Amino acid sequence: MDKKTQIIEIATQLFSENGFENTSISKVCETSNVSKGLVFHHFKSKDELLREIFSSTTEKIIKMNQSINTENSPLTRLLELINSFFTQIKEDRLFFQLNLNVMTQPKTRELLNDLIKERSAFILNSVKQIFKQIDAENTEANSYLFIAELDGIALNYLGIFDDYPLELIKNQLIKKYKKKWNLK
Amino acid sequence: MDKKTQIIEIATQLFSENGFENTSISKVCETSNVSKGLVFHHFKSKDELLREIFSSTTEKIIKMNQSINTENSPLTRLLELINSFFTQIKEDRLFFQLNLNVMTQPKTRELLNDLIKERSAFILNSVKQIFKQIDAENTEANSYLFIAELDGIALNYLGIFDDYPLELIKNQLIKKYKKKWNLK
DNA sequence: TAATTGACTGACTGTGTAGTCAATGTAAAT
DNA sequence: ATTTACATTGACTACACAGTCAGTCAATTA
Repeated sequence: MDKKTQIIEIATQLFSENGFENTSISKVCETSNVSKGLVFHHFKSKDELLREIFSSTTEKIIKMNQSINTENSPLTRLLELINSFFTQIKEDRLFFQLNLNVMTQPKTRELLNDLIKERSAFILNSVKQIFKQIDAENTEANSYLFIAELDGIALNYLGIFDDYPLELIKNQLIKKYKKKWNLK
Repeated sequence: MDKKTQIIEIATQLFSENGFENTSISKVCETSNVSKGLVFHHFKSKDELLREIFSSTTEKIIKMNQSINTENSPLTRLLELINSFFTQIKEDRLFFQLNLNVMTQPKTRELLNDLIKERSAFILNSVKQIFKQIDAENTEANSYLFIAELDGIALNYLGIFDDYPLELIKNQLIKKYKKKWNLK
């Protein structure tokens, strides 16, 4: 594997596990068997390395979203979205951890401001499109509430409760939305 | 004001504004006109100072919760809870910021693990009690979902969207729960 | 073959950090 | 008046950190 990629992968892992502020570049070098000089040859600062990592996680999210077939009914798409969210959160825990971490840390939040804005606008828009097709009423507020629900679940699962009944909650959430819109 | 209290107040403010990891004790001293030695006289480490601060914010949350009159109907209490949450989040932004910050930062999350567990158990229990009285069905899952909703709103408001339509969302949330349980 | 480029190294620098400690100030108790 | 107990200071230590830089090495180009 080429060393630049290696730096990115190890840094992603360490930033996720220990937090950005608590991971020194020296630690990244040590873990990935690379000299300090090389890191600063490829990335002009530690901050810049984080930006590259965060940038590529945004692409990952966008791709995840685009994999949802637009020919299905909006309710099906919503359920697919919920499903893929729960699958992701379980399988790629660290990925979500890093995202929560940098978005709630004032310094990194500031550093990544433009990227976060871009990403959140994209997500909001995707959800709005689905909601608009299901139920034109209160599209805006319902979209925000839906996003808050998922984000809150991620936050509670990863950071707050340590025996979070994820399956139970997933089923209840699905039930809720099915009930809400199947009746109409 | 006595200097110990002063240290706590300034530290709370700076930790909230800039994050725990990004606030040095020197900065706290400088801002509160106190010597470094005094901070370590009153608190045996920077971590211990954070624990005291976090501990007292938990008490604040518990008091906030206890102020809700248990003689009212469960639906009224739920609406009161929602209302006080939205009032708090607007008026005491920094308080929520700090909480999000330390709970999503692996190092501080670890440090405060016992306190976080205690606090989250308390909150879950309070919500469960209300939900049990309104609707015995799926009490557990619905309580978790409700908490996720509020936490997600806080996260989105404070960390993700920077023009979050808080009022709109509050109204929609209230409408949703009223509709759900007034019909029965 | 000689020159150029870019990946790569690791010792080094300067700064900021948490935490210590011996000394001093202060006010109440004996 | 003397002791006791604690609040307070700021210079100090030891260390970890991000970032630099002079120089090595290997591959490509002229």
